Amino acid sequence: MQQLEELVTSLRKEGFRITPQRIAIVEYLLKTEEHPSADHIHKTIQKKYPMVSLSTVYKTLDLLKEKKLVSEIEVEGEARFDAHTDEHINLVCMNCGKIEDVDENSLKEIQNRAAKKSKYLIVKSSFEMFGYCTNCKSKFN
Amino acid sequence: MQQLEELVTSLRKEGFRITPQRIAIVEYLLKTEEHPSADHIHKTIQKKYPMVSLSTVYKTLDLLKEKKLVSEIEVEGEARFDAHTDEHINLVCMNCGKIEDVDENSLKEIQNRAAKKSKYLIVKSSFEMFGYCTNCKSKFN
DNA sequence: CATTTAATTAGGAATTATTCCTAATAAGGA
DNA sequence: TCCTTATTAGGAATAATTCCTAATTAAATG
Ligand SMILES: [Mn+2]
Ligand SMILES: [Mn+2]
Ligand SMILES: [Zn+2]
Ligand SMILES: [Zn+2]
Repeated sequence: MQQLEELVTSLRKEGFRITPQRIAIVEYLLKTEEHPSADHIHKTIQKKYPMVSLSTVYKTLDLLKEKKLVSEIEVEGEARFDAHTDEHINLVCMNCGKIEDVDENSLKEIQNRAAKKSKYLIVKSSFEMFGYCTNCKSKFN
Repeated sequence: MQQLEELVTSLRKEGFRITPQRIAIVEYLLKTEEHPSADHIHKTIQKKYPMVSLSTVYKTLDLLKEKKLVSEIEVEGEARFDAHTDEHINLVCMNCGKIEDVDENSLKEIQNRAAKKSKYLIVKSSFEMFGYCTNCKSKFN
């Protein structure tokens, strides 16, 4: 996800209104690496902007997904959002829920092979690995 | 997932009871390739065994997951179940929901690299690609 | 700056997949 | 056949997400 300024400009150019709610959400997503849930985004930005509703968070996330500015992954029945939209692997800690990124440049190739083999038209992909992070793994062996 | 007979034997040996409900669910999962949801499993086996409740389907699926006889993937807020438990890629059609398997032997390597790079202890992984199947893709281009 | 209007928001209700609860049932051992 | 206890049915509870609508407000216009 790009810088806030360019992003605001490009949204405005497309006819979208720039509201404090949208700025707060985008600003937060730009700087965090924690792959927050909608609820977590809501709670976090409420500290600074108390007048943001959860349904606005959801609607803004829909917009950002459509503009391909964030990607969504589903973890244990909950959507988590990621401003890192390049193809990468998300490592999910099954204990604390922490998510870490790992870039992997062979994903594109695999995607091409799968498309060729299956004849599907592939649009996006989602690769998650589940396990225990460095903090948690000592408790599980 | 193995054959029904061995599976029943091994479950019984572990002290689990063999009920008609469990047999119906396992039998169905063994022969289908459609990655059904809990609800779909329920509706399907009800035709043959009308006295199976949805909560039993859920509980049986929990058991089978724990025994690693089925794996679970989440697609659009719904869990889908797969008796193919080797590492593979699931191709999900975003129009009709069909899911197809693609085996990919480089996944193990990638998993090892990710584990090494991140120091996570990796337990399982889930690789989905989303797009349009051969039936649906003509409608989307 | 004041006015206009259509996009956006807040907040609660509705929806839906899943989990939880508990009395009734039945698998399997004796 | 009887007994014990795991399992089931079925409905209630839960929780994430979507839907609905009146009120608000961004930003275009003059
Ligand atoms: Mn990520
Ligand atoms: Mn599969
Ligand atoms: Zn952790
Ligand atoms: Zn399709």
